Amino acid sequence: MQFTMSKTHELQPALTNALDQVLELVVLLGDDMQHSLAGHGLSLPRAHLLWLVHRNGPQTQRVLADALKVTPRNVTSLVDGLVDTGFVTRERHPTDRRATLVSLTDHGASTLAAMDESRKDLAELLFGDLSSAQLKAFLHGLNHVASRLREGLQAAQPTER
Amino acid sequence: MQFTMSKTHELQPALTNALDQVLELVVLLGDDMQHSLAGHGLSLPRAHLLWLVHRNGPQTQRVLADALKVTPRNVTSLVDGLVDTGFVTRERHPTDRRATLVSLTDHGASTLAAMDESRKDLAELLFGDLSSAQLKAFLHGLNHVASRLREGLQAAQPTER
DNA sequence: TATTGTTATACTCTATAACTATA
DNA sequence: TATAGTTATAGAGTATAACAATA
Repeated sequence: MQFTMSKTHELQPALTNALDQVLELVVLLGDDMQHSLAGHGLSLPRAHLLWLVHRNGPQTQRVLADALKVTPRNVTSLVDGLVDTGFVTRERHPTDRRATLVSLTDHGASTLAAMDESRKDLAELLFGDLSSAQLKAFLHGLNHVASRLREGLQAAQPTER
Repeated sequence: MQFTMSKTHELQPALTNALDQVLELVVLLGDDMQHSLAGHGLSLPRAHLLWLVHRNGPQTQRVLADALKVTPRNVTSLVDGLVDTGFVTRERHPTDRRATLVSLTDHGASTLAAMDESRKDLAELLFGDLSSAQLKAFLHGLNHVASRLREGLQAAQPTER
């Protein structure tokens, strides 16, 4: 039987190495997304907004600002860009004349459909030839890490509102 | 015995769901890094440059531009900001009078040391209570995904130079 | 001639503050 | 009085193009 030592110190190099590998994946995925979106004429912030309109239907800029956690002024700029490039339109709100509803154009909808196909292809490429058991083990680790991270962020940013 | 169906279609929802979980982790880690860096008065681009100087020692802006894959003009801006906030200095190149060497200040070095400690703490938080087998399985999946992603990016960006 | 880093200019994303129109 | 979205202004990060000093 071997004597015990605090795992904290003993295995630290393996843990920081694991973190480095996760961070490398973050960089790779970021590059991939940016490259893929650029092919559609979109940036990450604009795609994020577009995706919200896709998921939740026509909605006001105020709602989008809250969901994106940016200022209303920022949403004005993003929507301006998406209108100029033909992805969305501003429509009158049926009851509130202060508000505008951001809606998808046909081009916006078809772009999102194409992006959804790309997402499926990417998932197939990344996970397609992992065995069911391997995938399950990977997702277990992933969920563990994500949970811990959420706790850490929550602790750092006390009681948001 | 059940009849077989193409895994591609049968398990697609599980795969895209896995991708979504990875993407969520990317977002969480990005938020965590940005928050942590802000506490030191740094942004992601500036921290990246700082880390290169930490790892490779004093180096020219040209070398930094290549490593960061941004334009030399951009490096001028980043270094300006890091000089103003006291993380680095511009020194004369010993033999090439066109070039400047970017070097860490004491403040820059001590900040990097603190960030390194934070990185260890984060690794401990994220992976510390995974069993050795769980960690191994997670890293296996991670490496698999990263490899596939590198292949995909390489295919998308043909023969860089 | 080629290279290093800069000035000049511009675009995107982000923020705050003040303002208009409406609720 | 409060809310939705805008104009006005500013700063960081990114890019190209033209230029100065040096190799």
